[in-house]
Amino acid sequence: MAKMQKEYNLSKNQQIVFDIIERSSEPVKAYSILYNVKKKGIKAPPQVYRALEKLIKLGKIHKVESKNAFVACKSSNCEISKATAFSICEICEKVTEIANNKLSNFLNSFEDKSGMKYKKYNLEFFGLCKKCKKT
Amino acid sequence: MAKMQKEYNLSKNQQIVFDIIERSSEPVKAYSILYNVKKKGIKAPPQVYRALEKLIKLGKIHKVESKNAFVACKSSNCEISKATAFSICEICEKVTEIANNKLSNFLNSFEDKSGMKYKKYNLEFFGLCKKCKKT
DNA sequence: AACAGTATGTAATAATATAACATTTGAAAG
DNA sequence: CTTTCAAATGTTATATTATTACATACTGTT
Ligand SMILES: [Zn+2]
Ligand SMILES: [Zn+2]
Ligand SMILES: [Zn+2]
Ligand SMILES: [Zn+2]
Repeated sequence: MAKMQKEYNLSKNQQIVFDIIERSSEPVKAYSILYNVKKKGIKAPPQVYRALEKLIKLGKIHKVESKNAFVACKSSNCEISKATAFSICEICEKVTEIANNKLSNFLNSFEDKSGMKYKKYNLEFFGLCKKCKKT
Repeated sequence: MAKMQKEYNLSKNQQIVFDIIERSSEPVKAYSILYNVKKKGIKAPPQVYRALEKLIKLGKIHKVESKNAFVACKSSNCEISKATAFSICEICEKVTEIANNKLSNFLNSFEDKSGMKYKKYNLEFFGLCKKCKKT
């Protein structure tokens, strides 16, 4: 019920785009989304990019900057914090959102030398996932 | 002397591209570089992108992913670690590389739940710089 | 000289993203 | 119910970022 409520305010295009991303097991690229929603009547890049922009604002998806691709948020408190962290495998390219309090607490309270604090961050970790480490 | 040595092995195009980036007070975009080196005989995107790729590998520059732009490395140990952190002002867009041992130690030793460790990361912090906070 | 590895030059094209403008929709207020 | 305003949509064109592919040249080493 809580879940349904969250999605009530998604518009038609936003919902279509979100569904694609949420169902994917890997980050989805904008033009891959576009290709996949042609049958649903979305024909042009701006329609996709506008939906993406709104979904990011709502915290329902994130952009993985190093890949120019989009993933659904799994942790559900990113909406407020705008703070994201990802684990990216350098071989199989698997991307996982990291939800780790120690990490987020550390980064949210981080102050640089000048005393500057940050309300928002994006962190991308690169390494080898379990599977790829074995081989 | 140490500094000169480091730059000995840059090729002609690599040095030209590096100079542009190093002299800039802000992140430089690939096509801005291209425009600025036309007079020096570099005419086509691949020449710039190849130089950028090599300079990144050497740790002499970094890509600021959220901006698709490039900055010269200030901290000189990134070559080994491939670990970068930036502070980005959301108003004036000023970008600064963060060199902070507490931060880098924390991230270099970070382990996620699965026990996965990472040899490489990119972190981008967003906030307001001193100047912009005042106004 | 022969070789291997790195770098360069060049043309074409792919992939990612935005600008600009007209139109429609949907909820809220009167 | 209709006026109104913000959000969302549709559409065309274009801007920006990045790579492929292939030919050539330079570098240091055997
Ligand atoms: Zn999230
Ligand atoms: Zn993997
Ligand atoms: Zn650096
Ligand atoms: Zn600023």
